Amino acid sequence: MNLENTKAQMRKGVLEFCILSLLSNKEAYASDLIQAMKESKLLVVEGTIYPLLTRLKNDGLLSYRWEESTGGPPRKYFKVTPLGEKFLEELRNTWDELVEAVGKATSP
Amino acid sequence: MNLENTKAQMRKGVLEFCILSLLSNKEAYASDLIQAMKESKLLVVEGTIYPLLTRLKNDGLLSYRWEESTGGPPRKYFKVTPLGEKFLEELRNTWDELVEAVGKATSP
DNA sequence: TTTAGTACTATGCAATACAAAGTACCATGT
DNA sequence: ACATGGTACTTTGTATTGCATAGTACTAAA
Repeated sequence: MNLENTKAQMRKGVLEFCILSLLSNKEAYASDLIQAMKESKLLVVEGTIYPLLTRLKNDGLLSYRWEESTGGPPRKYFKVTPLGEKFLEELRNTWDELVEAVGKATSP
Repeated sequence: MNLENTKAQMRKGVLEFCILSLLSNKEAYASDLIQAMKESKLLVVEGTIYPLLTRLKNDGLLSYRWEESTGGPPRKYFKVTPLGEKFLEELRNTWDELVEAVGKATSP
C-alpha cells in the first residue's frame, strides 16, 4: 500500500471523463491529450492513453480520422460522437455526485 | 462500457480514503461502515469492504479488536493507527489535488 | 544509409471492486 | 434438543483497467 498506487487508483475512471471532456471541446490526437492532461497535473502515459482511446472508439463514444503530419507518421484525430456526448453528460453528473459523496463521508 | 462500470471505476481508490476517514472519527466494524457509506450515497458491499479492511490492516494503517455482540457473532472493531493517520492526511491532499485537476481538465 | 524523433500497436502484469459461496456464532421457536 | 433465521466474517474467482515494455512504421536530417 503506497501513495503512488492509491493515486493511480483514484485516477481510474476519471481519465475517461477527462479525455471525453477534452475531446468534446476540440479534436485532438494522443500527444495533444497527454500534453493537456499534464497541464492539469494529471499525468498520463502512452501505454494508458492509446488503449483508452481505442476502448472509447470501440464503444462508439469516439470517432477518428487520419491526418497527415508535416513530420512523422500520420495522426489519429479523435472527436466525440453524439453517443459520446450523451455519455459525457452522465459522467459529469457521476463525478459531481462522487465529489459530494466523498465530501460527506470525509468531513468530520 | 456502461455507466455503472465507470462509476465503480471512479470509486476505486476513493473507498480507501472514505473508510480511513470514517474510522478516523471513531471505531467501527464492517456493518457500521457499510451503513455510513450508504448514507453518503457511496454504496459498498461486503465483498468489497472486508478485503479492503484486511488490506489496510495488513499494511499497518488499521488495527482492530474483537468485541462480543449481544446477538450474533463477535465483531471486529477497527481503528486508525498513527501510520494510518499520516496516510490519511496524504490521501486528503491527493483527493483535493485530483478534484482540482479534474476541474481544470473538464471545464471549458 | 543510418540515426533520431514521432505516432501508433500489441502483450503482459498488477491492483481491486464485486459476486458468490462458505463458515461460524447467537437467539428464537417448536 | 434441534431446526431456522439473522448477523459477521472469510474465501475464491472474475472483469476491468492503468501502466510498463517492446515493437512497428513513417519522416527528416546527418
